[in-house]
Amino acid sequence: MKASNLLLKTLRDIPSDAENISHRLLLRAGYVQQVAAGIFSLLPIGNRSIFKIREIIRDEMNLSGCAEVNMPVIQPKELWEESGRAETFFPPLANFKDKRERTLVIAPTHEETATAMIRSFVSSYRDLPVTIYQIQTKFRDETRPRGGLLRVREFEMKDAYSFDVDEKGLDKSFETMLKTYKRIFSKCGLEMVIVDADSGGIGGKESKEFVLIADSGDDTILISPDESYAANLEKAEFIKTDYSEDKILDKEIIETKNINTIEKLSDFCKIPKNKIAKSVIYNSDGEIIIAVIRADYDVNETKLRNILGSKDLRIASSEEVINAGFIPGYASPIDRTSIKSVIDDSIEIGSNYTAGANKEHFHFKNVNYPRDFRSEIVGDIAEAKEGFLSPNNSGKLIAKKGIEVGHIFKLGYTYSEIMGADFTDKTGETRPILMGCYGIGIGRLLAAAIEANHDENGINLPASISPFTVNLIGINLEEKKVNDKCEKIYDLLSKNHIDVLFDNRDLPPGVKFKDSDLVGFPIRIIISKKNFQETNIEIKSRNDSNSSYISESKLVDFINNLIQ
RNA sequence: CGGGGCGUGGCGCAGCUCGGUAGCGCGUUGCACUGGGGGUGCAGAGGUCACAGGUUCAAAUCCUGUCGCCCCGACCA
Repeated sequence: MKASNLLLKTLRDIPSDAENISHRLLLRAGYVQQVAAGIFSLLPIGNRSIFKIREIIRDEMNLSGCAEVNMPVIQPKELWEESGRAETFFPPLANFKDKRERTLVIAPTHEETATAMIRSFVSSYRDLPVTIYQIQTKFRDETRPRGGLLRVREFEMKDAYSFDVDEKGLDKSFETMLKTYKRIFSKCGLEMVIVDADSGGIGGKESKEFVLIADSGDDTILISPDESYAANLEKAEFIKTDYSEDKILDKEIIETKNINTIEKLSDFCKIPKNKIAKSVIYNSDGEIIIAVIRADYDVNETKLRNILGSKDLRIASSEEVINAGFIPGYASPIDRTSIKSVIDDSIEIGSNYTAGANKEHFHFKNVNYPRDFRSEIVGDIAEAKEGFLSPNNSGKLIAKKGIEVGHIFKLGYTYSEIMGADFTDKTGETRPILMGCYGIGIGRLLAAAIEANHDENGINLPASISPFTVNLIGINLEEKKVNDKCEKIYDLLSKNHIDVLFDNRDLPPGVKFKDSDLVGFPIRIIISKKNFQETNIEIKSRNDSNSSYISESKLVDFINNLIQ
């Protein structure tokens, strides 16, 4: 390919409010153009990178025995009504009406479509297992797109769906995808951390995220010092410190005038926070519930949501708190048996707590569980933080920011049951199919790769996903001899299937060098009057400040050697 | 959805307080020079100042509203 045909145009200046490094570089290097908030065009250069990423993914998915399909972006709303997600999906499904007034949705993901496909074509255990995948555009009307390609509204995703007869089969499919993803990311030159994740609104149980550690990421993960444990914030567990005392004291009421926060209470009573039982009141699908946790910890709302099985969980408004009979600042589950409560298990490994007396200006001292209050639900609802003990006992957790590029889930029966995707097993019985789903954000992968691979001169992608492998720079192409030699090398490399860009633009050498580093070509070949007498070809890699000189006959091998 | 900011030639910005000739850098066009890290000179082209309404003799500038975009937060299969 020749640069003159490529719309290759880099920018010196980009808007000062584009903060994110990958966003800035994607714009500057001419990879993308923004069309609207969270909606981008890929320019020729960027499109080539994306193409290479797709091909790596395809190769690896196919190698793992997955079948590529293509499901529609535009779908009837009825499909989503079947699964119940027409109303519950967040952000709400983008939709429009066709000329017959039928509502069509723009798909944000394809669990329903995939399930419906399999439902029609799988009837026997003999048809299973099967994993289908596609690389397809999705649309999610994010409330706030951000960070260039990191969080967009229209995006391309590789999504795969596995279908199995039993748990063992699902485990195997999941494991296959785990390995496939490792190979994909490694081929893209990315070092990913695999973390335990919450499976969230999509349903299902086990789930893992592939996260690239980067400060610009919006995912928080917690890692043990030996890196054997890693989980994202929603999921992360930790070993809770035991503060229980042998001697259980009698409960007594104390006056705490205007002491209505944990901080004030801790100061006023001169007790550490781990001696306070904190009560947080939530609205869970319309029901007021009270969550009780030791005050040295905070409630993890994802864990609370999961333990309650609630769809919509939020902190109760002060009005709701009062209507439920609580006094803000003095609430507790004591003597409030009509209100559902959830107790964090930290409460069990402590004793003689101070807690609200449900009476203004009063608290109870020496409150103990289960003597003074009870709950049917006791479990882990605490949020892990940096410095807390890793659950595998290998020291203190470390918090890091990261970009979630891939996510794999065991869905279980969530979609197959509700949508009637069944098969007949060996004994002739009808059973629902076990599903898994597996996603990789394509554009986000590119952005993440740039976050991880850049320097002060620009993008420095690995050859596997760089727009071109070789940038052939001719200096002063008006010199016929220089131009002829460029054409000759260009032919040589092209014929040998080396992905070469011939920068044939009539520009000063400085501009071409700057562009070469900015766009991030891994290898540069320079032809000029200066090195013309030299029989060997001048070649320089992006990461090396010095050039090498290689004979034409060895050039192809040399390059292939460099990029593998 | 809450908070903050911005909208002025293709791109990046100044001008707005204090109303009166629309400016700078980059890019771009032509010519010449130059040719190993965003080169030099000369000469050009290019803007209903986001949109709508209002105030005024006069609005990029003041007022009201709308739209768009960015950043922080909430949210994020």
